[in-house]
This record gives sequence, structure tokens and C-alpha cells, in this order.
Amino acid sequence: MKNRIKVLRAEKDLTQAELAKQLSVSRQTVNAIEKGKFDPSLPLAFKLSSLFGKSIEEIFQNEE
Amino acid sequence: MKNRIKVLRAEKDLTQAELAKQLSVSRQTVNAIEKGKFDPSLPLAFKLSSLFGKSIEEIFQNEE
DNA sequence: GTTAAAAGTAAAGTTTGTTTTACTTTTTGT
DNA sequence: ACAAAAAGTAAAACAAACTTTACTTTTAAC
Repeated sequence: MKNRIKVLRAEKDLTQAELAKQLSVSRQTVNAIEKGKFDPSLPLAFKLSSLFGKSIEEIFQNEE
Repeated sequence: MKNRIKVLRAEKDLTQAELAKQLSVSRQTVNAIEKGKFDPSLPLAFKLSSLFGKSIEEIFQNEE
């Protein structure tokens, strides 16, 4: 599972800490997801989707 | 988080056990997700999406 | 109305996602 | 070059997703 969070975050000029706050998760969680350490939960994926105004499929790519 | 899995599964005429096998998860996992006991992981949501030929947003509805 | 298949449920255990604390490295601005 | 902010990283602890085993209830077919 790949994601475009780092780029989308850059487009909105947000720091990891700012994004984390808007998502109500820790900064480390944002960092870990960006770095591909693990995938977010589905609810968190929906939050990202709504925050960035993109579909989940536009943000995450399944690499099976 | 609500989902339409039960209906989509009925449309494809699959049992929970059959769907579980196609998803490579246990039957209890399918049952629990259908009954709303918890949300699937994002990778599992993608598998469901691809199996049913529907977007994640068409299958799951975020109720925050 | 019995039987068999499917669905529901539950406890104990493993794995994965997330938090907290804390420290190091990189980037940015002066 | 220096300081401050941002990003990276890691371990311990907790929470949520998922498995396995096993049993009960509902549904469908005869």
C-alpha cells in the first residue's frame, strides 16, 4: 500500500504536526504512515480523504 | 462506519464463508465486519472494493 | 418437523495500528 | 555558523483488527 500523503500535505503547506492535529492522531502516526511503516485504519483513511478532498483511491494505491 | 457488504454479498450470491475465502480472512472476520463489530483494515477494504467492483466510498460510509 | 447449511456469538490469543516519551538528524532562516 | 523547527526514529504500552476453536441460533430444503 503506497500513499501520496507527503505530496498532498506539501500542497497544503502543512507540517506533519499540523496534519496530525487535524486528524486527531499523533505526529508519529502521520510520520509512520507517510514513511510506509504501516497503513492507516479505514476511519483514518476517510479522514485523510475528507481533509484533502480526494477519494481514498486517489490517496492510496494498493500494491497487493 | 457503515457498510453495504451484506447486500453486495447477496447480489453475488456468496456465503460469508465463500467471501471470507476470497478475501483470505476468516469467516468470523466477515461476519464481524458485516455486523459492524469493527472496521476492516485499509488493505482489506481495498480487497473488498476490487472483489465487488465498487469504490471504497460506495461500500463504506463514514458516520463519524 | 428434521436435517444441514449458514449465520451469529464468544473467549483467548496474535498481529497491526496508535500513543507517549524521548532522543537524533535534517531542513530552514537569519 | 548557529538556532529553531521539522522530520526521522525507537521502545514500551495500549487499542483495534484478525485468527482459531467451539458452541448456539437462524434459515432453507426436504
